[in-house]
Amino acid sequence: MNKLPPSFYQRPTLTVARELLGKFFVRRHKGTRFVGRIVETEAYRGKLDPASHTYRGKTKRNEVMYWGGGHLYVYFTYGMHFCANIVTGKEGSGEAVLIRALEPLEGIDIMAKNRARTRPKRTNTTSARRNLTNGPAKLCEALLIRREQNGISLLGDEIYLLDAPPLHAAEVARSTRIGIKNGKEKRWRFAIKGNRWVSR
DNA sequence: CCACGGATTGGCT
DNA sequence: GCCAATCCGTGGA
Repeated sequence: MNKLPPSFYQRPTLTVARELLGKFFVRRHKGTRFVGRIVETEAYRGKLDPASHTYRGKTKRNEVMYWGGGHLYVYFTYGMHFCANIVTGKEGSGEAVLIRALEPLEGIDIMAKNRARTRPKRTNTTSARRNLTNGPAKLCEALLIRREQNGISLLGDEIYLLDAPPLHAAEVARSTRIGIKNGKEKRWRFAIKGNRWVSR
């Protein structure tokens, strides 16, 4: 399997959000390789999207969203959580896709350790795996994604995505986004239908 | 099962 | 000063 190329990311954000489903998210940290299959995403579309961090233009916080497709945008919220986004589109467009949930595949025991608050006694059961990466801040905690990873290139070796066969249209569920105040009506959330690791 | 509220920092109005 | 692209524990049905 190959790393996704810049041409994958540098396309319209809704297209990328939908096509990211099923791809493999890889995070390497000190000899551990974490792998998860992307099962839920949300598109944030810049100045035409009142829910987007870039709706009101460039700031120090959101500048990575303007760097163009193929970067990682990590933001801090609620005073304690990090969330990870895949920057999309051309340089200057200010768009990104939030990774909302992963199906954990590799590095599961360490993910469980990183998610110390839950502390499941067993990590090799599906029920124990379930709360590791089924939310945007949970997956960042499990995969050790924080401020330092903001702005890194997805063409490098620290965090990257591996290609996978495209899903059939019938396997994809489309709905409104979660947890936002503005732009609620826009159906810019994508998930793999019936997948157990989707946040809800 | 569902609804609700507290946690806790930093960005921006 | 207000409040957020969230999570978790609690309490009741």
